[in-house]
Amino acid sequence: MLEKKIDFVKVSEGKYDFWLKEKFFSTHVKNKPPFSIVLPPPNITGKLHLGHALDTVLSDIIIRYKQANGFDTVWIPGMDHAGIATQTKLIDFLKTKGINWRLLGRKKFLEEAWEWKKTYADIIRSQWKLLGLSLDYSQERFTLDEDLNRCVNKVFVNLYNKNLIYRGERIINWDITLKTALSDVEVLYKKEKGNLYYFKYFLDGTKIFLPVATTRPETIFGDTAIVVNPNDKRYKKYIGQYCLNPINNKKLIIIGDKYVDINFGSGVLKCTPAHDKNDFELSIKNKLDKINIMNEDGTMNENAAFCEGLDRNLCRKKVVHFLKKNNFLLKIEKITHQVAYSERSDTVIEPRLSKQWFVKMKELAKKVIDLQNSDNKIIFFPNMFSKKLLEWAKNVNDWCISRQLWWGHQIPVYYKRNTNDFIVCELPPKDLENYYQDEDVLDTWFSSSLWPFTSLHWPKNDYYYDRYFPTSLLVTGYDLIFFWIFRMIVQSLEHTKKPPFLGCLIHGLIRDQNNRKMSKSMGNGVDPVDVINKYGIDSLRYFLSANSTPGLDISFQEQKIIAGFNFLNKIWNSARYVLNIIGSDFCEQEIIFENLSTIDKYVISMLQKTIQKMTVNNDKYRFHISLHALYSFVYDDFCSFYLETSKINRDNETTKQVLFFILKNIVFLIYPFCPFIAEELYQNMPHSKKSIMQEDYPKYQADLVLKKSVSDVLLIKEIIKDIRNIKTTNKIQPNHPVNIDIYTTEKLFDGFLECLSHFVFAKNVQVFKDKYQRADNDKKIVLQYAKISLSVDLQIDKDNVKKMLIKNLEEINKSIQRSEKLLNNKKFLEKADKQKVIEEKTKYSEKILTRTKILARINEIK
RNA sequence: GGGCAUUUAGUUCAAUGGUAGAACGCUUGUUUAACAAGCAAGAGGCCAGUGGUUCGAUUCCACUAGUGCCCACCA
Repeated sequence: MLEKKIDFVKVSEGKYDFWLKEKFFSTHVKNKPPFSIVLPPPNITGKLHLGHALDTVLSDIIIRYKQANGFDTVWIPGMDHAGIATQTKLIDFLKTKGINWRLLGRKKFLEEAWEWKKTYADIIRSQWKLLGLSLDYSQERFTLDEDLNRCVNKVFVNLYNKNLIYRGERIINWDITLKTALSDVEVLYKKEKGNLYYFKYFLDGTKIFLPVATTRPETIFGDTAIVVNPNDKRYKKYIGQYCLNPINNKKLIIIGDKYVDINFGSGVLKCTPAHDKNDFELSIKNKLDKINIMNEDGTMNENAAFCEGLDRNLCRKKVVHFLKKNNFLLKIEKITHQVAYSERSDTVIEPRLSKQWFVKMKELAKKVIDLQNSDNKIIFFPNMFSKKLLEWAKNVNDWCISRQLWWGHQIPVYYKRNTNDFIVCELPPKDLENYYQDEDVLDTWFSSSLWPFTSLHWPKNDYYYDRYFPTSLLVTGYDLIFFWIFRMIVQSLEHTKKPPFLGCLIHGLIRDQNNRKMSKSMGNGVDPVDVINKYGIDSLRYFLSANSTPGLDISFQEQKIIAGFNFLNKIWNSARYVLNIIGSDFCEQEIIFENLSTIDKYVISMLQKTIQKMTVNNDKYRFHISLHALYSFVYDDFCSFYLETSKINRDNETTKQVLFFILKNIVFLIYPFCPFIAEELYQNMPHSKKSIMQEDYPKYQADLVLKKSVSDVLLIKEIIKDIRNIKTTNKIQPNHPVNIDIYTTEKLFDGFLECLSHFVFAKNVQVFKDKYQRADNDKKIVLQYAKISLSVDLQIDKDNVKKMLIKNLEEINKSIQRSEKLLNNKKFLEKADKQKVIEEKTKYSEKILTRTKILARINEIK
């Protein structure tokens, strides 16, 4: 016997271990079509948050749904070493223990990192379990595993040999805290108020000066030229002459370049090639010197003269102070500008000239564009993200992949000692004593970008790779399109000649109830574990699937979780009732549709429509629609109506069969979304398989749908509602018995009268074949429908009856007006769908009939 | 500057080329033999604005306005 209320702790207990023990997640059947997903590997930096819960739960629903639909599914789990993120966290962690990571040394540090990985991997696995994910653990991978390292090296060598990887001295984004280069996507821009300083740069040997504007005065030591627009009337005459750098009197050539915006600032640009990307480009074009003035940690180096050793911010102050004192400062303008910050350390990025490894992206991106413009394109759900991807691919820059970190894939490049020679190879050279390996590691996204094929055993062309690659679907958030999705497609096309996945389901972010992004710094994050402890995993899963629209953000609201729990509790209790009614000796029999009563047919019809709607939308990953259909079926058709009518004759064997049939289908339909409750109910009801995981998903059966039964039953639902309404508005007890006379020439469906008496406590129901005659008492209510009239003996005040009738009349008049407008429109009759026209005409005549009856009734009442 | 999305009930969100739905909240009633985290009834929306396509537009298209996001970035 089931509990009155779901005890989700009890329900969830042991299920996951049972599924694991039965190997349901890791058994693969060759004779079924394959369906594969690789899990976006979570970072080993902490616990999983709601965002992870969202995309893993969506994936799990899909995997379970596909498996129940006859696919051989596989879902590959794994985790990401998350180079920079993990290293940052580990450094902080070591610091709390009083350990300086640099002093610890690379080897010891990496040992600590692997320990860290072990700890967090266990936490993550326990959360996967909590979420109920049907992952094939036999295939679990870690992005820094040895075999994956070999893949990374192979890819690196491939790209290098194709001349798609190069080493070069470029301006990169330098993180002074972590002392590493970053790629462009790891930089965040924040709008900030700042100063725009105007300095005087005097022309050599004159008292004429050019006003030069800068937001970063400290870079003045690195100036190697002054640039003006060659079309700028104010300054073009000075091109070719020299200015003096006010800080050190160094001669700076004045050059002309159209890059300079005449209207911005003063129209004069100081060129600092080693500390600005655009200035660097200018310096290449114009063969200018590049002076590096800063150390790796953001302090000034020997080129900064009297500022040597100062932090960049202090240097800025000192430079401004110096120039002001010596009368070189023209003015300071307050401006709002975008300042680049490191995504990881949240310190201001320093553009810095540095020798790094890069991937040439233009050529690779072209293949992505070609793919998405072909018939074999990856299908995005929703489709608009395909456009976003293309936009990105068209504007992509070279990808800086080297990081000055320890935790990651060390770059497979070996330099010959005491020379400039190096070799690029998958395995270390044999005479290693003559070589040393590049100290740097690769951007963590480099190995992530290989994930779909390396996790499926590439480059081994084995069974797994052959069968499951390309993967069927990728499920992830839109925030990862550029970091990850794009790069995966690039790498996959290059190395496997195939796309990494055939479809891509994109979801949004989970926001808090005030629609703010959830973030640690704001402290508004919600821990999925808390939600699970409070409402159970299935309530969370229901929330995540029923409230998310592909591609759009979700606002997290506890009341929605509660609503989900209530829905599941509803199913639970209906099951409790059904199981109680059918009894322990119940034996399932095949239902013969033709022999059923109208109401039985109705509920089965509605079930079929629900199955149809759910199947269509599940296939498009539109779970919110699919679950909405199930929700209204469960509440409106099953619980409120059928289950109630079934109480009329509980002992009827056919009713029991239908009740069970419906319940069973509801449990199967909800299973992919809420597997724990579904399994619990399955185990508690008559069943033939070991687990619900072995059952098939319900299939739509057109032969179980009857059109007429629907409209008949809808009528009685309407009648019930009206009578209840009258009772409520007239303050009559709901269970107050009423006498009802029915006037109709139509044949009432079987069960009609029983329904009426059950739902509205009708007594002495009499049916008259003749047309309705004036009731002998004006206080009786008469309800008018097109083919049926009801005289309901409720002894209500005459005025109230009249009021009610007038309200009805107004409603029907409105509706008639609409129909007349439509039917008087010749063009509508000509051009509209013929079925639609017939429908409209039928409705119209029914409405007219009803109106006539209501009018007559109003006239009767004096 | 370029691009994308979004605007629907008090709130959070759906759906839809043919009289707009849910949840929560609100009002009223109800302990009617599964469920009071229940049941029943009800109030509440000219679907942002203006045009266009259409027999018909909340839905498709264009423009405008508000909101949000992404990319680029000016020294």
